[in-house]
Amino acid sequence: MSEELSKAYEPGLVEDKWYAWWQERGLFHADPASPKPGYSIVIPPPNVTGVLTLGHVLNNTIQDILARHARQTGHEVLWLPGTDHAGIATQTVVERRLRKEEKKTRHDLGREEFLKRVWEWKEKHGGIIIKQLKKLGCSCDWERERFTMDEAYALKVQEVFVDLHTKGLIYRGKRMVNWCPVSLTALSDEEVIPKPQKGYLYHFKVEIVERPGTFLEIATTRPETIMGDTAVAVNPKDPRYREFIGLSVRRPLPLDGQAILPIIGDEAVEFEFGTGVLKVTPAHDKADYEIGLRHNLPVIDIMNPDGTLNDLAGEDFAGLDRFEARVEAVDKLRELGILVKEEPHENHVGFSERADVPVEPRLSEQWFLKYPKTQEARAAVRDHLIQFFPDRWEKVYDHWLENIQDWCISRQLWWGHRIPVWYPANAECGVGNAEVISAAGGGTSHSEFPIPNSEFLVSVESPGEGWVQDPDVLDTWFSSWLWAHETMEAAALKKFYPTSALVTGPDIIFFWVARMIMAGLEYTGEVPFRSVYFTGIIRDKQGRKMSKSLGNSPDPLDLIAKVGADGLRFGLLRIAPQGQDIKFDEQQIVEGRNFCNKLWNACRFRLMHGAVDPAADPSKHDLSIFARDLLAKLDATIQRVNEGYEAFRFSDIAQALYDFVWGDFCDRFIESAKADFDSPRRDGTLAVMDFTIQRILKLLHPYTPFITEELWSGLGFGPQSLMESPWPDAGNAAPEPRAEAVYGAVSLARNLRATYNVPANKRVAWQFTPSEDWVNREIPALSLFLHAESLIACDKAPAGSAACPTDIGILYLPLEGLVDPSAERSRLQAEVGKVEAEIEKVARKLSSESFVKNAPPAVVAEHRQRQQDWVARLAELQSAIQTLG
RNA sequence: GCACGGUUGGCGCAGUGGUAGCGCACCUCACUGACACUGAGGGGGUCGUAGGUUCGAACCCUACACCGUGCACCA
Repeated sequence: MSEELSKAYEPGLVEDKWYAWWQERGLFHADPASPKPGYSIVIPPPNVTGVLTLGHVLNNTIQDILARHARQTGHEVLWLPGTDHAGIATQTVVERRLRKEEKKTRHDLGREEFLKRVWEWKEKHGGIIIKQLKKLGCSCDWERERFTMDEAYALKVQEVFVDLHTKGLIYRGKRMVNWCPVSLTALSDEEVIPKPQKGYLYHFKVEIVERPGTFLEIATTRPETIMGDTAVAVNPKDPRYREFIGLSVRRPLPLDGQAILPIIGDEAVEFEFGTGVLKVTPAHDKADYEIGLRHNLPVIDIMNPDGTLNDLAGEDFAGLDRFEARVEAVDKLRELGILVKEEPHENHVGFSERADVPVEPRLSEQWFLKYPKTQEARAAVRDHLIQFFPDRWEKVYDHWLENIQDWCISRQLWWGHRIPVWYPANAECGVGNAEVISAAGGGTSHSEFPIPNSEFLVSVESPGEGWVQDPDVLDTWFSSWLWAHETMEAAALKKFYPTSALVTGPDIIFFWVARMIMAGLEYTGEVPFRSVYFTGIIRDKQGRKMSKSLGNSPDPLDLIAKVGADGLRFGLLRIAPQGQDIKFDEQQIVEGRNFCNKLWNACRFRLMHGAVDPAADPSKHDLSIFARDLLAKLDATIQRVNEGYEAFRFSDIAQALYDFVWGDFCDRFIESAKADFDSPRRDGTLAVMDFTIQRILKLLHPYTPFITEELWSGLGFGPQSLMESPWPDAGNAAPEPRAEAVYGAVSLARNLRATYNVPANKRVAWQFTPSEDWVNREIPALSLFLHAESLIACDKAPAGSAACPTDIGILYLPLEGLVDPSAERSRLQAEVGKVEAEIEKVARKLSSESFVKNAPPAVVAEHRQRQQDWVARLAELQSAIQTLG
């Protein structure tokens, strides 16, 4: 950098340079052999083919801040980066492309060829988000970048499957699962998002076979499943219906296959809902399936995996989509004359998180996990072995674990960790569950070959000839729940595990955080992290979530191009209070840039007054009141910042630094310093400036690493990187109330100027009656602050001037010819009004007997003081009015 | 339905019992020896509603309203 800094900070010119330099010097690398205490973070692995969002920016900036702060406070830091394979998302993207470009499905290619294509896609696009994180300045240890499909990691995933199976925690079972008819795979409960849907409650009647002329009225939201009904249920305690239990009704649909259904009694039926009569469809409803089990009902599966109806639904319905079939079914009921009414009705329907379509409850053969260490995991958080920030998430976490259900871990996908289970190649592929009547004729599983219900072997290695592997893969989260420990080799584990902090969004508290805790406890015997910081969600100005379809999510790289990575980081962090959602507005990012520019120019100003002394020591100088005040504020700021890190209050830290740099350092200290350059104070003032700038750069570095490194080097604090510089200690410099008094007086005087509309560029010959001796020494600074033509001491009020009483004396603004006394009088009178109101307020309190009696003495004394001050102020104002004549 | 969070000037927020604050926006003035990505000044709020506790409430308690989130098999 040249002697002269450019007039404005230009981030584009310096960011890449410093990032490369940090990497060359190996500053991001974590050494397990280091004697320093360890500090570690594992990145929440983004989707390998994803692109950076503002959410990632927030999340990763916080991690970078923690990592850089930890390095400066003397830790050996590991920030371990990587990506995950995002099974469904990635496979869907590649399939869509295949369909578009080659008009083929994955089945056309076959498994092996298809997976080759996915890997190609990953190689081509997989690096994007990593490059973006680098642009943002993330100080990850890139030598340790991991991917959930890395060979070693994948092996671990399979070994864990085998292990949990051996322990009896993983089992295969035919159960009702959440089926996504678009992705054609089972999902876990967590991947189902209930959404309120406006629909209808359809009422239709069925005749009781044994009592012609007597009808039962049934209410349903899903008439398209009537063809799968195998019973009608009422509550045995319901006096309206209990007499019918044991009789039967005729199922109206399909027309070509009307069946006689039993009327059964089951306590699960609510009296109040609908008509109190429930149609029971065991194949297509979780609750109905349970009823079916209790009453040994047949299960008729009328749907294909893609959500269309099959032959069992009858010829009128076969081939129709489930929602078309609903319309058709209602028409049929109407034609039969048994549709009673359609009642508008809102209910919650589970949607597939990925495909955003209603999931279909579906009976299918899947692999399930009984979670390990659930009670230990609850205890770890309850007893604060793991600390949540904000702590309110503890309750959410605990509630989930308390009601935890087994986890469906198999997915009917190709992209992912294949289930390490083997079947004899010649095994008979039975239906598996004899009472299921299924049109497909095969198993109710899904993939290109039905899962045999024969013996199987669980093993990572193939048992050899004659065995075929289970076609399905594991849920992506079944691999990422090992992320905290399986990404590290033994030496790293020893040094860096358990990790120090996890930074993530509350939306994956169940998906990932809770499961990682269980996996950590199961496989390392320890919690995987000490602290979990949950960020807020970034929303747009109207409070909506950022989403691609809404087009309301700005590209972080565009923002970086506009304001620099530092501007983006600082701007975003300043408005991100702990765990609260953030309403994003680009203006706030611009403020981040402005702040960087302010800092830049303050340093530029310093350089204009000669070389910086990196070893500057303020204690060797006789300092001005302003310099002493600044040092006290610096100590207080360091204190505030340290407290912020303790409590993970990142916006507080940003705000503290913003206030100090802009307000205390630039607006006040630098302005006062301008009076010192031609005085004996010069050396002391420069020393304080150098001392303070050095600390500002250190304190700001975690938030704005690029500009601070550039200035650190440019001002001559190097040659070592700022990253390696130790964190500053907070001293306990005493505050300097005299500086505060001067600033207060300046503010009052400027106010007075403005009141008289004295233009900002007009220099004024002020007069002044200082109240104390020391004030005389500060006349040059005061004069500068006031932009005065002159500032001359006087004993009494000069004629024709406006008086401005302050804590350091009375300032007089000459008004000759400028203003008529009546304007000044009315101004003062207005001021008197305000002061009298304050006096009245205090007096009212003090005259209250109960206040004086009950309030703590210190509070009462403080009120008395306040009253005195206001009364004195009133006297000054009144005397000013008199002087005016 | 249950739980959690939010409700403070136009906007975004801080403020957990003792004189309502900050940033932006707005209005006025100014290119004074770093910075117009700037400086100076100003106006603007009965702290969601209704009760209660207290000498004193934005803050504590109780309801309610609205917004957001999570959980919940009422078809």
